Amino acid sequence: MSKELAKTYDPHGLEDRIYKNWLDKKYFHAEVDERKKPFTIVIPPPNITGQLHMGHALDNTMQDILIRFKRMQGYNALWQPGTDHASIATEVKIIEKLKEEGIDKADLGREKFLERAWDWKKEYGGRIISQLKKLGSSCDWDRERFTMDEGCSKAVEEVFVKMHQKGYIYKGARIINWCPVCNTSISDAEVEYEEQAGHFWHIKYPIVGTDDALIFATTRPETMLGDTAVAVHPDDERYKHLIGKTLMIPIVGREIPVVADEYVDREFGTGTVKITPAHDPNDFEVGKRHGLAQINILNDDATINANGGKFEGMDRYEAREAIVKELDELGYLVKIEEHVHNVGTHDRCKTTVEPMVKQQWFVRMNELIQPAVRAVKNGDIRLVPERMEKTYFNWTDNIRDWCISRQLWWGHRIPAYYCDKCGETVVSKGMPAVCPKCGDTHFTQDPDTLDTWFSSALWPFSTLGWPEETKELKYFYPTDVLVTGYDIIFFWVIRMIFSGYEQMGDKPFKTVLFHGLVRDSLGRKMSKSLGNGIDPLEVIEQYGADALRLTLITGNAPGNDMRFYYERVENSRNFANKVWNASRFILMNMEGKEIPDNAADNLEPVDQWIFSKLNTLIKEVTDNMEHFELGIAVQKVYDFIWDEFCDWYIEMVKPRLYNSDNQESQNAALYTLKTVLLDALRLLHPYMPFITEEIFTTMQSEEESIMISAWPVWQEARCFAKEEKEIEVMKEAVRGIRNVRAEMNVAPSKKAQVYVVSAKKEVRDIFENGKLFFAPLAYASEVILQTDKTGIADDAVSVMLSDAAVYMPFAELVDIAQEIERLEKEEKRLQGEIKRAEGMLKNEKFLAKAPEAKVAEEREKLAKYTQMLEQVKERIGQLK
RNA sequence: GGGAUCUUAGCUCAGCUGGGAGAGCAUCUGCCUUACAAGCAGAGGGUCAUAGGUUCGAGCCCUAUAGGUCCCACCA
Repeated sequence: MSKELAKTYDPHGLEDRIYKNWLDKKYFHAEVDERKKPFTIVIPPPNITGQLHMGHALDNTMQDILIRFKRMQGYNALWQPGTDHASIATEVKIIEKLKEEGIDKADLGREKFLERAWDWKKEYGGRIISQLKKLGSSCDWDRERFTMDEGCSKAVEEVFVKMHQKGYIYKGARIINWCPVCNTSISDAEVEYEEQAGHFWHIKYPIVGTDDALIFATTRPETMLGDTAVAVHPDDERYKHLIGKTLMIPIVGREIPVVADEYVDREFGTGTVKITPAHDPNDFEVGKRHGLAQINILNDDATINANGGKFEGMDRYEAREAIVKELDELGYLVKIEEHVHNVGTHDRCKTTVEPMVKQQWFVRMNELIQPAVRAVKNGDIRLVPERMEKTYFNWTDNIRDWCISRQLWWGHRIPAYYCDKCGETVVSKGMPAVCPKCGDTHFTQDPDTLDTWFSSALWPFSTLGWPEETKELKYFYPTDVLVTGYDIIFFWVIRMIFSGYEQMGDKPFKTVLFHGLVRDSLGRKMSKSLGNGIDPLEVIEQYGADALRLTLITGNAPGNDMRFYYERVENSRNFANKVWNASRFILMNMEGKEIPDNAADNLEPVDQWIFSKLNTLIKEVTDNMEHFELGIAVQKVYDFIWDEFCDWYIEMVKPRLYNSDNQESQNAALYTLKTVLLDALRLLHPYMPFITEEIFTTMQSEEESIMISAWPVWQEARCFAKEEKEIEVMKEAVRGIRNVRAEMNVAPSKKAQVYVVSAKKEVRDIFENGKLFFAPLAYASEVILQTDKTGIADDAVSVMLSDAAVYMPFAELVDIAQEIERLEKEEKRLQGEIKRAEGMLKNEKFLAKAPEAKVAEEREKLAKYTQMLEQVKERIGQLK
């Protein structure tokens, strides 16, 4: 068997080759299997317009880690993939493209437009999928879905009709947010508030029948065209006498009443508020309470309509200027103040949204949201990190009805039909046959489509076949974990939860694992306009997907933002190289050798030590991963492989590998190297799937892939507490010796005799047993074990351990004064340690209240340091 | 206005349920030691924002303060 790894680690080619093999072998595919426990994750469907960015890379790496981990643990792991049609985003893209060709959307017509959209989807919709594959994502691609495919569309229709029947969906004229650029209504969640410097215009309206006027302040004077009242607080002594009086709107000439409403804040501004029910959500409510008329003054493109009289046709900002100018000229403008206020903008296009009263479809939320609130409260659904619950409840406690209709073409068309004859509204699956009211048979479907999030809310069950009662649905639902960014908790997470309870009668997932944003190295959001985005595909190209994945997971806690540094990717790549070379070393040494079955029977203390370490690692890493502490888990694997395994164990067994005289010892070493490495690779595999697979398959032929091999488990047989402790003593000695030599500038080439002095036989035995590796690590020309200091040169340099001392006669090199100084430093340190331990142990409360183990630990330390101090003191005395 | 969160080594961040402060990068000193210079060995560097409190014991829990970041609300 002469399998080999390439001389240097190079992810190029390797990753694509391995991924293709996984696909060919169908490892990602999951079928319903009642004998196995399912573990399911549904992917947050990326937009078909999207390109893979760092957020995707992080999100999908986390999902892949969890799914690979569970798959190896023996679960029937399904990672359900798919894409989202992204109504506005896609529609905007297509309009842009049409524009380039000189085509106007309206001229093209709905059907032709949709044809173009589907063409576009065919051409670009798969791009993000192939990018996810580059990352190593082990999604079940045979089950790939799309929010507008037949099944998902059917689910949308089903839900709409059902919820309409139950009264959860209704149509009504309500105040909504209108984007004049995208030409559609949007939901509250899509409005982003932005602080802007504006003005506070103080304006007066004459009181009819008097020479007086009422002064108020506004940030949007143009809306006076739609004013139907001015409100004051009912208890405001300043204005009480005016309640019920009539005002005259200058320029417009309309008479409006002064109404009393508690909504008015007496402390703010003038304590009076102009009321424009058609263009302000609060005014809308006031208007309803007082039966005020709603006068819509805006066209869909935010120009003034016919209700604006002579201002008709002007843009909203033009009209503002014109009106202010005219008010000023007529003497109705009292003053202008500078005023900073928040302006609602559309999150996609950043246009200032315009509140308008329009006929739209809504989802009534009050009742629907209740099961979603309970689920998180009683722990049926867990949010990780827990603090996300605050954000969650903040939204559910202040829930408002959800505007779901959009004046767009790309999306699920609303299944509402209007009778051509009598106008009756019929909501049904498919075009109705007869009008229930007038019996006519001709209908026109509502032109609007649904909010993109309406279909994504159904994603956890629509992808599994709902509304059909598929076996997948029964088996894989509810799913286990949802991994997503905290930024879409309102858009998506909450809506999936209430949809799951409403449609399925059960939660859509058990846990939501949130991650933060990936920022640039200066902590800024990566964005197109800043041009500071780092393309994950470029990073993969340069360093490999494994390095990128490790970088994104290391040193990051759930829900926290992180900064992206190339230095960190380099470090990850270096780690990959380390793993690669260690494996190459082991393979080289295994070359042409068969490890006999009984090799495990002849383990030496060092072998037992590393097995014991590995055992602990397995337990801890598994535990961390079960608790979604991915960053902590991988850090432990990293430390184990680099520090313990490479820097210590491999160095300690080298002499055995190079010495063929003792076959038994060599075989035990080879067995340990291979077994520990393979287990460590398994633990690392979810994080770095490609390199671990390459090494795994090269190293042994019994199993065909690491991704379907079993996750390591803690074993009683691998517990070697005694040996673990013993080897740590030797490491202590080696570290001490290296330290002293470095401090004294002893050249590495200069070997010295190393005396290990201990009165205890078992200590001498450890060193005797480990002489073979201890000597080279300690730069020893010879290791001499003694019970006392007989025959050791007086000026030998010493390292004090507990129960042992190490002496190195350097002859001409040693400066006695310097050596005394060094020992005195050590003496001081030990005295400090002893003082600390004694302090604790003298404290009766500590003895009474601290756990026994802790007290015992401190006693042990005290004994150890006391002994070391004695040796150091004695040595100083001797040298002096 | 409400809420969340952060403040730990020069930089970026870990530190899981309270029990002697860690990593990567950077800096300094030795090493091309037959897996790896993308490496090895060693070193320096922290009043864990500040002030109180709880506790035998606090980076971790509680309170207050200061500064930063974010979310929600929106007073016209």
